[in-house]
Amino acid sequence: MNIGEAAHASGVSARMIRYYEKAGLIDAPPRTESGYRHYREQDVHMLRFIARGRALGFSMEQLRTLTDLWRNDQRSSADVKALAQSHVRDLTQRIADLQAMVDTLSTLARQCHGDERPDCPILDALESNTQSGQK
Amino acid sequence: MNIGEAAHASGVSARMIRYYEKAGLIDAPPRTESGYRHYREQDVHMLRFIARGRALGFSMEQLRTLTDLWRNDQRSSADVKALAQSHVRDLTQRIADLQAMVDTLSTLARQCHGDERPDCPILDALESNTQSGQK
DNA sequence: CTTGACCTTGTCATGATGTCAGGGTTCAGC
DNA sequence: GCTGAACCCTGACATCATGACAAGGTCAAG
Repeated sequence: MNIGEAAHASGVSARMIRYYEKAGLIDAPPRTESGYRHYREQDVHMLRFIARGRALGFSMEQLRTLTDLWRNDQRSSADVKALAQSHVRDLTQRIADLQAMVDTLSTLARQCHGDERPDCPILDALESNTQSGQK
Repeated sequence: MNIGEAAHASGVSARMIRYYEKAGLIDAPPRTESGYRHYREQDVHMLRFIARGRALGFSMEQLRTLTDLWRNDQRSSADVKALAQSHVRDLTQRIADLQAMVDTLSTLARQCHGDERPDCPILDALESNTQSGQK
């Protein structure tokens, strides 16, 4: 199977398959005489694994660890669980940061009359307010 | 006031002040004979405005619009409000995406016994599950 | 044998920021 | 007046994951 077919079958673009290979996330596949990469079903399986991990917001660094665990029959599920829980904590923090922005902005927008007049509490807050700087 | 002092007074790094200048977010300040940038209080004010906007998650593109509105005495507050509300919608969508990841991962982690055994529903889901792919 | 679809590598771009390098400037203390 | 420290200048490279593009080789169907 060439890279285009593997891309189609896995949902990972050919561009990203090559990138994952260079990044050491997947093994370099054998090549034909003319240099074409050759993939097996098993490789497509791995690519789908990676795609699902990315869809769950894992970084490539985390995916590197996850794929290692996946391949390792001696892994302990505790390691996988710890990684997932750590990721959940990261995501939760990011959500809290974003939510704080939403709260601040929503409050300000509610106070803005939103007509043709120029005065606006949103701009006023950006101009002088010193709170509300989370992140 | 040199760039270092302006950076300190505004909380924006000298590096980013130059970047904002090149990006057209702020005007290029006058220079001394030897090429040093010279800033006034008013410029620091603008930099703080930008810093607060960034802390609220506005992109530089959005900041460009916001600073234009800020400087424009003929603005209508409706324009500012619309931008803020649009940004709130973006943030809310990102929160929903992240929350969906958290939900999926939390559920999987809860099902994982997390001990020294290798079998793990988290890896199983990444391997074969076809749902849970938001983003 | 031609054509079109595919493959190869490489580069540029994104967005916002840090860091480093190599070189000029300014000022304070001696 | 000289020296060193602290500042300033520009430019380049790195981040993270991805898309887009370019120039050239390969393959298969007609």
